[in-house]
Amino acid sequence: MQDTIDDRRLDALFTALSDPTRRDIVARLSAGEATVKELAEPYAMSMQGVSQHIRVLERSGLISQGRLRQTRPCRLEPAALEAALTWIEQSRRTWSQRMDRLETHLSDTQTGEDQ
Amino acid sequence: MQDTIDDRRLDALFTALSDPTRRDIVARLSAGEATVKELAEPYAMSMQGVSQHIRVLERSGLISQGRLRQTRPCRLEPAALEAALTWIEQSRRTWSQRMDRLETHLSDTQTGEDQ
DNA sequence: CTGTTACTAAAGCACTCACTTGATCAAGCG
DNA sequence: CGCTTGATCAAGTGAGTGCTTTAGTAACAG
Repeated sequence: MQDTIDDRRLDALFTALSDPTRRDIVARLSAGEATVKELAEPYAMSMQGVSQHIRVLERSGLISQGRLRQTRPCRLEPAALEAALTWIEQSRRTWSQRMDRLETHLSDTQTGEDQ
Repeated sequence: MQDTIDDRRLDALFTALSDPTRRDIVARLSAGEATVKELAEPYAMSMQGVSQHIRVLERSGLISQGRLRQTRPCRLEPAALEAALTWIEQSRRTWSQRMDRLETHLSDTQTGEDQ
C-alpha cells in the first residue's frame, strides 16, 4: 500500500471540492473558460477571496490558468475530476462485490445459521 | 438555483473524503463492517482520534454506527458516495457536451484556422 | 462489588482555512 | 507620462481541524 503520492493528490482534490464557492466555480468553468473577475462577480466576496479559491483549485489540478492581455482566464482540467471519480468508484465496486458474495453465501446456506 | 441543502451535504461529504485516514477507513469499510478498535489498530494514533474521524464520517452520511454488546460496529452507507459521484459526473457531462459542440463547430468551419 | 474493555466527552494546542484590507504589479488607454 | 483595470501578494482575524490527554460511561467478567 503505497501512500503519500495519490494521497496528497486526493487530499488536495477533495479539499478543493469541499467548499461551495469552489464547487460553484468548477461547475461554471465546466460550461467554458472565465476570467477571475467574471468568476468573482456573482459572489458577495472580494476578488482577492475568489483569487485565493482559484489558487486552491489550481493546486488541486482541477483548473489551470492562462494569460491573455491583463486577464488570467481559468479553464477546467477534467482529468483531475476523473481521479476523484476513480477513487469513489473503487470503494463502491468493492462494496457491491461484497454484497454479491453475501447474497451468494446466503442462498448457499439458506438454512438459518445466524447469531 | 436552490443552494444550502445539497450544498451542506456536499460540504460534509467532500470534507470527510479530504483526509487520508478517513478515506482509508471508508475503503476498509467497503470490504465489511468493523468496530472502532479494529479500525484504529493500523494507525499510529489514539483510538479517540479515530473516533473523531468516525464522527466526521457519520455526520457526512458516509457511514453509520450500530451497537453490539460493548462495541459500536461501523458500516458504509454507499448512498452517500453516490451523491458525490453524481455531483462530479454532472460537471464532467457539462464539460464534454461543451467539447462536443466545439468539435461540431470546428468541423463546420474546417478551413484551416489554427494558431 | 471491583476491574476490564470499548468507546465517547471535553478541553487544550498547534495549525490551517476562509475571508478581509492595503499594497503592489503589469497591461492597456488617455 | 499618469490613470484605470485585472489580478496577485502580504498580513491579520475569527473559526475550524487534527490531534492529544484526562475523564467519564456502558457492558460484560470475576
